[in-house]
Amino acid sequence: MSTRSTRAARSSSRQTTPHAPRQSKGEATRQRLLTVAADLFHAKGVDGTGLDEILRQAGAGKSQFYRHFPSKEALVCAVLAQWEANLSQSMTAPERPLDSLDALEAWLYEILEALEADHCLRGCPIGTIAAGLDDVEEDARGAVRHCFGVLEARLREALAAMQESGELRAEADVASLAHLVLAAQQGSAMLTKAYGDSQPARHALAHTLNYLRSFSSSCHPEGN
Amino acid sequence: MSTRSTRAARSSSRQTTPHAPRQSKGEATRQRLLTVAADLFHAKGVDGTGLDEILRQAGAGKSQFYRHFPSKEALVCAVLAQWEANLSQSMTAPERPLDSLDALEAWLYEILEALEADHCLRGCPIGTIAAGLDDVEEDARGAVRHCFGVLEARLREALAAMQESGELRAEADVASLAHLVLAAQQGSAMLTKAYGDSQPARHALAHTLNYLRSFSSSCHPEGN
DNA sequence: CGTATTTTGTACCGATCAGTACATTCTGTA
DNA sequence: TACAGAATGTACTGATCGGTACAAAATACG
Repeated sequence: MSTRSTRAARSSSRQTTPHAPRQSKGEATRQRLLTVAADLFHAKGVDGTGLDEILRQAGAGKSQFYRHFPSKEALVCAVLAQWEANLSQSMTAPERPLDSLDALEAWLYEILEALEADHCLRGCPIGTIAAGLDDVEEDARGAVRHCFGVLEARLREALAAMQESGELRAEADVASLAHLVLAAQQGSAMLTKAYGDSQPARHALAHTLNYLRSFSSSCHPEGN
Repeated sequence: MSTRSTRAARSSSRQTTPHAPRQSKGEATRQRLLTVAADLFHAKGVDGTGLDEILRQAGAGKSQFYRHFPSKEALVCAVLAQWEANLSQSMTAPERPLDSLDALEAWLYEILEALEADHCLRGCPIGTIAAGLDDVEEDARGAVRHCFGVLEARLREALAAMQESGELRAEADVASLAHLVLAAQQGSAMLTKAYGDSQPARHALAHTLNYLRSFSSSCHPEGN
């Protein structure tokens, strides 16, 4: 983000909750800002998106923005928190439990289809923000780390559930497998954007799932 | 990059070779600009890096820059071309052939160690540029696609060589395996930067290599 | 009603953005 | 030495950057 701030960005607490009380109207404005910003950060990156454009699309003024967020970096953190909440929720939805390799496969391909819906012009919304981090954005960096941490924990829980149910062998190291799945997902999103084509990602994900299935209880035994 | 250009950026040919003749001194300046820009783009992203900072670190003036590059986007393309040349060369070096799974493993871990040398604060230099692309940067997008295409081709050739030598089974689909390796590498780099720690990447890469080895001729037979 | 607090509109700040203009200095060659 | 072309220094443009100041309007609540 290249940090041209005067004062606010020097503070070091990741704050999602704002500094001012609010009523329903203000809360709606805050949500509009968040939604517009999430979309623009996804499409053009944090540094490629000016506050003015966010404000224009959200139909808000500068003063409204700074009432709800102390700085642009705080907005980035809030956007990350929103993505994290959405994703985490979709991974723990009781009506669609992530408790089998088939379910994990479906979840990964759903994400890929979302990228295709954007004509393969965008990558992972979280990954895009992560890639744009520079050395001095401490708050945003923490938010990104937390975001990936939560996502990874959900994956680990899902794999552990498969172990519990007997689908995966007990010797499988679910913690490191979660890292593999996360890396495969991020790499797939990156390739999809870079190539403007989801086929490479499909290949990579197919192999990843093929590998995971080699840890099935019903499969030939072999260490991780 | 948010494209605030007046004229030059509307052209549509990816040009690495410049528009002006040059002597050795000018060529040296061009190289300095390229090297500094590559480093800054890697550290702070394209949009996070101003021309003025590149010029300052390279000890050059505006006029020197625009003598060698028609626009900032052209500089991005030239930086990508340089990364591609470096990488492609390192993958085809005759004294260190990428012709076995052990060699591929060493190559992947070398890249990871380079990230560790940056204190896990940066990602893949190419991936960082790719992630920052926005919808309108056609030239840079083409350069990124070409870059990944070359990298992928080298990986495919390496895997094919392993097939030829008998290390990999003939039924293995080297094209899709190359996609897997590329995705794993990019995802690993992303996780390393996001976590500020290379351990998750090590896990992901270890699993990927473990999977590749399951295609060894000496290994239990199984389709891809 | 009246008053306090939110919410909003607008004008502004200095800094930086990519890119241009133009004059000066250097360098290779004749 | 003279001259052409290359290399460089510097000052500038208008737009946009993130952030601030402050007053007007809307809303809640007694």
